[in-house]
Formats: sequence, structure tokens, C-alpha cells
Amino acid sequence: MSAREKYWLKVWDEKHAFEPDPVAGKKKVFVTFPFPYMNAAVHVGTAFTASHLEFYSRFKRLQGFNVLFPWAWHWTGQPIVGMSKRLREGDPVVRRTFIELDHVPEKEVAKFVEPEYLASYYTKQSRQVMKETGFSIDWRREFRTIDPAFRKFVEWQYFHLRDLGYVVQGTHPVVWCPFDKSPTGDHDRMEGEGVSPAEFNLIKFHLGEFALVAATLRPETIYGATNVWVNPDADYTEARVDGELWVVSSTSLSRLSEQKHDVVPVREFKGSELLGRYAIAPLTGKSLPILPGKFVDPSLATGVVYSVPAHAPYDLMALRDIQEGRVQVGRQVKEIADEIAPVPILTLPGYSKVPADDVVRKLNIKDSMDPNLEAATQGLYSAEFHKGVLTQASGPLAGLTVAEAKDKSLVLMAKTERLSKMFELPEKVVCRCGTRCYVKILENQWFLNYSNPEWKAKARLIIDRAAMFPEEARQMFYSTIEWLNDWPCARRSGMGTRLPWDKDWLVETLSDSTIYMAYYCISKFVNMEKIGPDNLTSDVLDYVLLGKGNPASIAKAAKTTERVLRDLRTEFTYWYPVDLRNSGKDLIPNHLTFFAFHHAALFPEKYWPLGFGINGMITIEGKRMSKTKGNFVSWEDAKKKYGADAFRLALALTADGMDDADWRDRAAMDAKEKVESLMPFVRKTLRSASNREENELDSWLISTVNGRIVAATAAMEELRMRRASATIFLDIWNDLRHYLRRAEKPRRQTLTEVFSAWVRMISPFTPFMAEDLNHELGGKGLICQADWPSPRDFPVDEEAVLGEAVLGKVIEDARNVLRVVKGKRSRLNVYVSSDSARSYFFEMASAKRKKENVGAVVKKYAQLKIQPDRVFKLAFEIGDDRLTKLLAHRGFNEFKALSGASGFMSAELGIPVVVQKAGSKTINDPANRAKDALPTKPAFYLE
RNA sequence: GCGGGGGUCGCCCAGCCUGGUCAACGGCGCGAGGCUUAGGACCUCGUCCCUCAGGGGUUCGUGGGUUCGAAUCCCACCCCCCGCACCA
Repeated sequence: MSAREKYWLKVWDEKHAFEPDPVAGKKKVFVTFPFPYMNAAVHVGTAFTASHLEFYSRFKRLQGFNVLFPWAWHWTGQPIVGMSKRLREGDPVVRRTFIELDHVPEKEVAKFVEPEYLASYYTKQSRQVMKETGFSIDWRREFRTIDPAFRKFVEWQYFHLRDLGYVVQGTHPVVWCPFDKSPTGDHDRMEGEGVSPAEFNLIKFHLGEFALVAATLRPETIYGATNVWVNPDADYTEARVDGELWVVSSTSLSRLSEQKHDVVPVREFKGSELLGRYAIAPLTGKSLPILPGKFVDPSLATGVVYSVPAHAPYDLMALRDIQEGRVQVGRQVKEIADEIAPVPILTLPGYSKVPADDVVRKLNIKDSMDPNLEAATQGLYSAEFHKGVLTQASGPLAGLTVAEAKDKSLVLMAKTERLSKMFELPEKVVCRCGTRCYVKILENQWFLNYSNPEWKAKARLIIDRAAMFPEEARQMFYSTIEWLNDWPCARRSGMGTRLPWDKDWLVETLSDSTIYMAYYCISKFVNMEKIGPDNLTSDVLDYVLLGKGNPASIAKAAKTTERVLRDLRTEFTYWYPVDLRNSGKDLIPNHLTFFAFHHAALFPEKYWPLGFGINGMITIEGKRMSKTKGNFVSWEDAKKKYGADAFRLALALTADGMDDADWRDRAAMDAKEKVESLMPFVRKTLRSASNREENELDSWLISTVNGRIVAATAAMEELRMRRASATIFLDIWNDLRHYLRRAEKPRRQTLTEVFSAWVRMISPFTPFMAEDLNHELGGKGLICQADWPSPRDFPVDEEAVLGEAVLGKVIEDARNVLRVVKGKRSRLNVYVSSDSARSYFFEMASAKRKKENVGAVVKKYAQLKIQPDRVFKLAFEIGDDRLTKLLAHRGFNEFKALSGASGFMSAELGIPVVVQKAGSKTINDPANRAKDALPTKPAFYLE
């Protein structure tokens, strides 16, 4: 960190510049960021998202608002604990992450076996780097989500949600790790990402007094069943399940019992024992032989399936394996199998009667072990589902589509009690701990009832009313609200707050972070030790957050003072609602929408959030950021490498709206150079300035700055930081360059005015440099407490703007001519249009505009010999806006503007330029070109 | 599959809502010149094709359409990215 940075940090700190308290009558802005999770230090992605709030905060402060930008740290949940645990178990990958990627000293890593130490280390480091980057955060309100006082706040929230009926209990299938004794989410899996429980139909085939229970996802194919498959090598069990006698694979018993089936095993035997026996199918009543199928996985559902060779490639190939002797079976079984022919049950356009045969041929599949069978199955199932129609062979299902037949077959089988259900994972899932997962039905789980239509409606209302930056994000919120179902809001493990009425459960991490912005109003008092966790009773929080109850008696009961309670209430009612919450777009489908839901549930409308800012995700040099791939830039690395100001500016210039931001070293280095050269540029410019009268060029610069202020202000208001910072750093800089090139002598007064505005405009982005520059320019006080420039102080002089625009166009045209015309040239004559040509043009243009007949005008100026279509063409080229301005400023003296710049033109074009006015008597016009001149379009003659 | 966002002149990207001032902003890269002992930085000009008077031609994923006029509006299609839940 540089000495200057240290100095200004100290000054801001001493002045308490970013520690706002309620000020009655002063308008406020309350901005928040979704706290970062502390299993790692903050990175450039965090910085990018947070920087929007930082720039916005500083901007709003300059606009005179009382701005609160607080910060906190998320410790709740599984990953911190998980990393600690893996470290304790000696996992080398975790250790390497800490040491090589996060640069944590060995000595510290040793202590990371304690999860809270791990989190506190990263918290400390993150806080430090954020401070050094100059983030204007009120650190007095900082907290962690496991702080005792915060826990009281979460408990309060959950009591209320339960009372309101938004927390409900339910039963639900989950992917379960028997070792961790916990649901295994996508991110916790070694294998099987994206796999979720599917509901299998269990179809009972009568086998004497038993039911041989086959599992299927395609019950509508029952009429095409030709046999039943069991794995001859696997163990099967006769068991009493829910009071019935079932035959299923032995391994399925434990899973059935996890799914609330009542299971009592009776006798275990090998699958081969079943071969050659017959089982009676439901609906069809057909007696089907039981055949050996090695492809049958005993650990998938019941380990029994029925065979539909006409429509299932696996079944077809398994059957042929036996028929064609590729699989050795007993003679009796072989004879049975030889008798079996596929039974088609549906028609599929573009396929033969036996579609399974078509696909098998097409993919050149040889036997039932062929790896292409999976793809064949997928393809055929999907085709049949969308285009298949059941035939007469399917009896009552005839004429139905597959989807319809599926439903009807299930209804029919349920009627005859030949149907049961079981959840199963369609693919293998392995937990990070290495244990194979299965489906468990969890009972009495706690859910947030997001499916509740009234709650949804209220959440939608928040989105309807809130400001949204960018606007496109709004639709994503609406879709999320529609799609959101009940959310399990409690877990068994990790850090966090216990459900106050059911201490076996911890409030899940996303669910404890929905209204915590309100807690920033309380944490200030907790950190100042004006109130402690023990004082934060339900009644106290009811009073502070909802205004309920009598503060005097509540204070007494809670062993605190009425004064403190009233201050807390004032704090809350002053800052709330949240004016702006900014985050990456990845949080829309969960956190941000939860945030809306919970505010809708707990607070009156006047405290509902008012604004959402959404930005894209960050990539590094065009690639997704990933620690394991080494494609990772920490906040600290970036800040150290480029310096605080340049890092901030680079963040601002990266992206706008929901576009993904690409972090490039090259661009950041560029920003660094800009930042470093700004001060020398200002110094040099001022040294070259003199005191003189204001001229047209000064008016032009002032007018231009007016437009820049308007544009930058609008962009800041909409959180378009790239546009704002580009206007401020690139456009204004270019304007100044143009001014300096044009001006023979830059005017000190003009420059001072522009620099004064400029330094304030750059300050949200590069606050350290802005303070330095302000100091350099002799500004008093702190720039972070100055006023945002007003366009009113930079009046627009339309004629000066016109003059500069015409000059630019003339130079461009002249360059074109000079480029194209070869040969000797000694000077360029520029003929500004005559007064009569001018009048002609204006009269024509306004007549056309008023849709009047132009004939009279043409006649009136006939002696000028200017073709009317030239006039229209020029009017068209000039464009509506500028034409309006020209018509409004007929006094604009084009000759004066251009002749005043003849020296400049000569220098720019590298050839002497002589500006003359057409129609004057002394004009030098050997080629008779002057008559062609029109307003803003002078004629040229190259000598 | 569902939902959202995109495809622009070598690269990154602005413009699209509110059609014409768009051969299309800005940055990078590249070329020329200036400045400099030199390099870097900085400044200027150029960077789709053609053009000896400010002009012309062909462009904004593909194919249609609306319009006097489309990168911008409508339709269809192709391609890319992101999210899809018991988890931060």
C-alpha cells in the first residue's frame, strides 16, 4: 500500500466519513451486498459485484444523501466445516488450496482444523483488503452469521415465519449419504452430479402366493411384456413388505425400508432359483417365464424387470443372447426363450413394427453388453414418448399416446392392487466422502412454503414495484417466483442457528440470510455494547423491527433501557427499506428471490426493498474462474498488483448490465497507466494555461462537459458503471485533449472549472487519486464529501457546439479531398456559404418541415443556381436534431467560426487554409466554386 | 426439456427499446508520422473494397418479410453462454 493510500484511509477514518447515523429529515440511501462466504478470501468476482455498490455509494454521498453501506460475513453452513474436516483427515487437495492458491502460511493452516479459526482467518484477510481498496463501508456494523446476537435475530424471524404459516413440515425423498447421515446436494458429490430421485413403478407379478415385483419407468408397455428378467447371480429375498409377500433383490430391502415401507425378510436365495418359473402379469393376465439377465442391476430398484423386446433394445439383445447361444443357460430355459417373439404394442412413424430392432441394427449392436445400448435406449424412448401411439395389442390402452397410456395403465394397475412405488436414482451417486448414496424419504422436514400462492403474489408485488438494474433481470425474478417450490430450510449439520422450536435442526444457510439487512441497524448497537444477545428478546425485536409493544415495559423485562430501544427503533425506521441490493445474476434464482419473499412475509409494504442491481459473472482472460484450474485472481492479488485506484477503475470499465465481465490483466494495466498519468496531465495542462478572455472554444468545452455530466449522472443512477466511468475517464479526457490541441492558449479559468468537476466525478472510482488531485488543485475539505457537479454550472452554448461540429466535418471532408486528389497543391480555399445561399437553405428546410410547397422558395432563389435536391440531401445528411438546432440558431456565424480556426485547420491538414465568404466582392475564386457552398457545407478549391 | 442472455468491421465491445445523422462509438492489435540519444509512454493520421474533388460498392449469425429506408421492427431457422434447487 502506498503512503498516499495510507494517508487518505487514515483521514477518512478520523473524519468518520463512512459511518452514517440517522439524521432526522436527511434523505438516505441504504445499499447492501449479499455477504461473502468465508471458506476463502474474497476474489475479483466479489470485488466486481461489490464495486457497483461502492461506486454508487460514493456517488450518492456526493449528491447529498446520507449513505449506509454495511458489510458482514457468511459463516453458516457446510463448506467451512467440511474443509476443516477434510484437512483434519489429511486431504492433500484441501491443504494445497490453502497454501498454494490462498497463500496461507503453514503455521496458520495448521490451525484450520478448527472451522471457526479458518473462517476468522479469511474474514480478517478479506476485511483488510477491502479496507485498503478504499471501500466506503461502515465497519461499525460488521458481523458474522454465527454471532450470538445474530442468532437471536434468526430465531425471531423463524418464530414469526412459523406463526404466519410459512414454515411447514413435510415428507420428501432426498439423495442420502448413509455415512454423513445427511442429504447430498449436487456440490457434495464425487459422482452423479445433477441426478435426482425418480419415481419407479413397482409392478407385481403373481408368483404363487408371492408377488415378484418388477420396477419400471414405462408401465404402458405392460402389454408387450414377454418375460421377466432376474439376475441369476444376485441374491433375492422373500419378504413381507407392507403386509404382502414380495420377491425382490436383497439389497433393495434396506432402500425400501428407508422409503417408509414396512419390511420383514423371510428367506434369501439366488436369482437362478427363479429361472424357468412363470409369473402372471397384471392387466394382461399372461403367464410370463422368468429368464436370466446379467444386465439386471440388483441395486437398482427391486432388481427385477419385465422384458419388452419390441421396444426396449436391452431386452431385445438379452433375449437374442440366449436364443443365439451367446449366454449359456439350461436346456429348459433355452427352449422357453426360443419360443419368445417380440410383441409390438405401438406404432411409431418412420420405424418398423419392432422399433428396437431398427435401432439395434442402425447402431450395429452385437449383444446385451454393448455400450451403445444406453444411447439406443435413450433415443428410442424419447421417440416413442413423443410420437408413439398404442395399438390394439394394448387392449384398453389402444389409441392413446404414450403419455396418456402411462397414466391410464397406472390407474388400472392400482385398482387391482398390482402397483406400488419406490424412488430410485437413475444413475449412480457417490458422496464426496466416498459413500454410495441412495434415496431416503425424510419425514417431518421443515420447509419454507414458497409454493404458497398468496406468498408468491406478495413477492411478485415487490418485484413489480422495485427498481431493476438492468430491466431484463425482472423477468428472471418472475420466472423464479413461479418456479419456486417448497424449500427445505433446515439441516442436520454445519454451522448456524438452531430452529428455536426443534433444536435437532439448524436453519439452512440460504434461509438464515433473507432479512439480515435489517440486522445492520442492530449490529451497530451490539458492537458498541449498548445491547447484548441476552437483551434481544422476542419482544425487543418485535418493538425494534415491527414497532409493536411498549418500549418502557419491554426494556424493563429485557434488562435494557427504553432509550436504547428507542434508538434502535429510530435506526431501523430511518434506514429501512433497503434502497439497493446488488449481486451477481447467479443469486436471482435463490437468494435474491428469497430476500423478496421474506420481506413480503415479515414487514409492512413501506419496508419492502426498493431496488435490485444485477451484474454478470466474472471470467478471467475469457475463461471461467476456477481455483482448481489455477484460473483465479484474488482481490488481494489484484489490489497489490495494480493499486487500489487502478483496480477500482479496471473493475468499473469491465462490463455493464448483466454482461459477463472479463477480467484481463492487459485492461487493468491500461487502467493503471490512466490513473498514473492523470495527475501529471492536469499539472502540465495548468502550467500551460493563461488568463485570458473566454472565447468560443471555451464555451464549447463547457458545453461538452455539460453533456458529459448529464450522461455520467444518468449512467451512475442506473448502475451502468462501465458507461459512467468511460464517460468520465475516456470521453472527458478526450474532450480536454481536443481543447488543448485547438486552443492557442488554454484558459486557466475554464480549465479550473472543468477540473473541479472532473475531480469530483472521478472520485467514486478512484477516490485516493481524487483526494490527491483535489488537494493539488487547492480544493478545500475532502472530495468524498464534496458535491456532485451540476450541469447547470456548465451552460450549453449551442453556437459554440455547432461551430466545433462544422469545423470537424470540414476537416474530415478536406482530408478526404486531400487524400483522393493527387498532384501539387499549395493551399486550400474554403468558401463559406453566402448569406443568400444561407437564406435559401433555411427557407427550403423549414418549408419542407412544415410540409409547405417549396416551389415559391426555389423560384425566389433561382439566380443562385443551386439544385433543390442538393439542399434536401444536405438537410437529410445533417439530420433532424442538428437541423433543428441550426434553424433555431440562424445567427450562428459560420464564417467567423471557420476563419477563426484557419490556423488550426492549416496545422491539421498540413497545407495553408484560406477561409473566405462566398458573395463578397474581393473573393479569390478562380474555379468558380464558391457558389456551391451551403451552410455547414463550405465549398473547396485546392490550388 | 424449461427459463434467461447472446451472435456487430482481426480481437474485446458500443449501437438495437425510441428505424434514417451508421462503414457503424471506444479499447486492443497492426501500419505510417511526430516527440525522443534509443526504447517505453505520449500525440496525430490510417486500418472492409474501390476511387486524382468531399464519391461509390459490399457489410452487422442465416433466410424471408414490413418500410421510401433496417444492425435496429416482425417471422422462421442455425449456433453459443448461464441457471434448473435441500446448496453457497
